[in-house]
Amino acid sequence: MATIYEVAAMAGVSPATVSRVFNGQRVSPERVKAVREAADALAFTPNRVARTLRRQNSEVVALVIPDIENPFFTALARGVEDVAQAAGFSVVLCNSDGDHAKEERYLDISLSENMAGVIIAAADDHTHVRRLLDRGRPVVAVDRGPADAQVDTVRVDNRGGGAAATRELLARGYRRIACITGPEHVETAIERRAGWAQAMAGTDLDLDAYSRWSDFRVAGGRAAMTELLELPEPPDAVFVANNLMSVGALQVLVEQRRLPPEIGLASFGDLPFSTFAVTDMTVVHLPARNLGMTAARMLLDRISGDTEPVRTVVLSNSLTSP
Amino acid sequence: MATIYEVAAMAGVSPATVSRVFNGQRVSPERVKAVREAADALAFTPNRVARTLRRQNSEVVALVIPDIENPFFTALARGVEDVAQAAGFSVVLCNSDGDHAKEERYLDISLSENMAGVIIAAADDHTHVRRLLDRGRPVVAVDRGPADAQVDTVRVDNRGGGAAATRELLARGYRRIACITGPEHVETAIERRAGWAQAMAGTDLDLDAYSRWSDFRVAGGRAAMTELLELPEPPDAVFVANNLMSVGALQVLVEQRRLPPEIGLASFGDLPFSTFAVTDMTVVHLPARNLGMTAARMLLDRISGDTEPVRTVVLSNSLTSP
DNA sequence: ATGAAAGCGCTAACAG
DNA sequence: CTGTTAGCGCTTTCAT
Repeated sequence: MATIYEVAAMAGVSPATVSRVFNGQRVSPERVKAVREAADALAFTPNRVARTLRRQNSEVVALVIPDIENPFFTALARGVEDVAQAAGFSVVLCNSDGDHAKEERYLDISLSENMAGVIIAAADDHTHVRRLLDRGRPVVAVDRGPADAQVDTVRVDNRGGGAAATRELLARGYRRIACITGPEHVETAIERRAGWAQAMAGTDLDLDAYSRWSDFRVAGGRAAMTELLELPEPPDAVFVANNLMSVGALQVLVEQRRLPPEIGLASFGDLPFSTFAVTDMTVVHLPARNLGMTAARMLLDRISGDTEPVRTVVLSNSLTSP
Repeated sequence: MATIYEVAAMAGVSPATVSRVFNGQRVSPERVKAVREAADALAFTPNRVARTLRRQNSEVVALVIPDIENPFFTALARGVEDVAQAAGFSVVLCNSDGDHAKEERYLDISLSENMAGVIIAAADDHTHVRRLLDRGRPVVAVDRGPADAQVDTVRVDNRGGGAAATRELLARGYRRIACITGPEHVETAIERRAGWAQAMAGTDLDLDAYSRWSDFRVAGGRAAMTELLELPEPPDAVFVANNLMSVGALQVLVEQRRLPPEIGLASFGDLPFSTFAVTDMTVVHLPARNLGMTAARMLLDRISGDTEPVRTVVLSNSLTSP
């Protein structure tokens, strides 16, 4: 790996001039030419590690997500990537797997690698981003906000969406509407369930008996759906709080030949890669990619010195129903 | 951000001792204690940038994939991650989007960030990994091998799988078996198609008329399937060379109400997140996660100094059929 | 516009 | 076992 010293020697200039050429500062045309030629000849690539050490910040942002195998998060990641790339930033994607320890490890790394900022969909509401903020590293929470801190946030209306989907099931005549939601300490799981509970408040359904905390994954959706169908008085419909659990729930309904509309189904989030359109299904569509793009823009603003007060952006989600 | 100098001052030792404590070298118990206490008090985190600059290599590996929204690659990524994490390495995931320029940019970054190594599913067979290898950075190709270089590779038997799936369709009585494959310069697309062609060689089908080069994505599968069904003599079956295009093809078959077995379907790769099991479908199952784990192990071996000759590992894939 | 020189924070000889 | 010291490669004053 050639260094700026070698390039400088070959071009007959000082290292500082080489640095200036590569950073777009004023250098006389003939020297620029000499430097570029020498750099090409030596296949010189600036060493980003040295640059980062010197400048105290890199042009890399971290995106921490809880489940890289969930298409919702990969679409969100695409949104982040597209915006960041266009601004000359690279994105490193970190999969926390919903695990606190892994998440913390990645946050540590983002600090000790001097990354420019972090976009995080927190593993749960115990996530601490204070350490980053205190050291002046911009952080944007996306999809879910960590409870602990005042931090820029981009999310959808979870409670409203959950309530709307549930009301739609009610309007279609279902009465014993169950709820399958995510982990107990995840904001989206709590809020979406709260929306369901709010919509069901007028009825006499035993909310605890007809709701399940699960894991936002296919297997969890399967298990919860199976359990609910085994109740003495099974639900006649179910509100499922994310895309993957809806896949699991639907698998069970297919296997038991109790497809919608026999059992009503409302999903918070689109079914990924669906082939057979489930006609009698209510869906809250989420702007996954747009969440990512918006979060990235906010982060880039902060990185370039924006010091406005903390803000929360709530993107709207649309509902479709048969 | 505290530095080792501040920790050293507070603990009453030299910076070297602090470094030694954090790198597990021999230091007397009392000094270890003093250093740890000072470090805690100052919330000291070692600066990885400085460490990397000094050591000339980091404990980060890059994983470059062509489509982060394809569940096959995210499963592969999980495999890489699990193995790498266990060995104390972090993985940064880079999405090349099948785009040469982006891919090259990430490879440059991996070099200039002094990353320990790279695992790459190449955008296409023009990808150059020589530059990395020449500079002593280990590289492992996964899923697809760049044509240019002698490089460790982990893949499946694409041609064999394609041939087996096609033969299975033949055995089930289909005759005009079409093929939908990926981009023309991608090894997996070429080889899977070659397997199909090999199996069809004994028949009198016009192979060019009944095959389509596409893009390994849902939309491409849809378009190709639609086109094929509009032929004067439409195929009675189709071999689809990846999971996402199979989703697209199946969507078209569902919409046109010509589901298997009316039109035979064989897919190279499982349908992601399927709810309705397509009963009359032939599937070549791929060990996505295992590909990632194997590639990661090979890379870690190389990083720790393994200098054996270049090797290729071919993982087996299994076929299921009604 | 250009060069000299001082670090960014850490690690690895080398001495002791 | 411990401290001193010289860089890793780059950027950025400060002079010129």
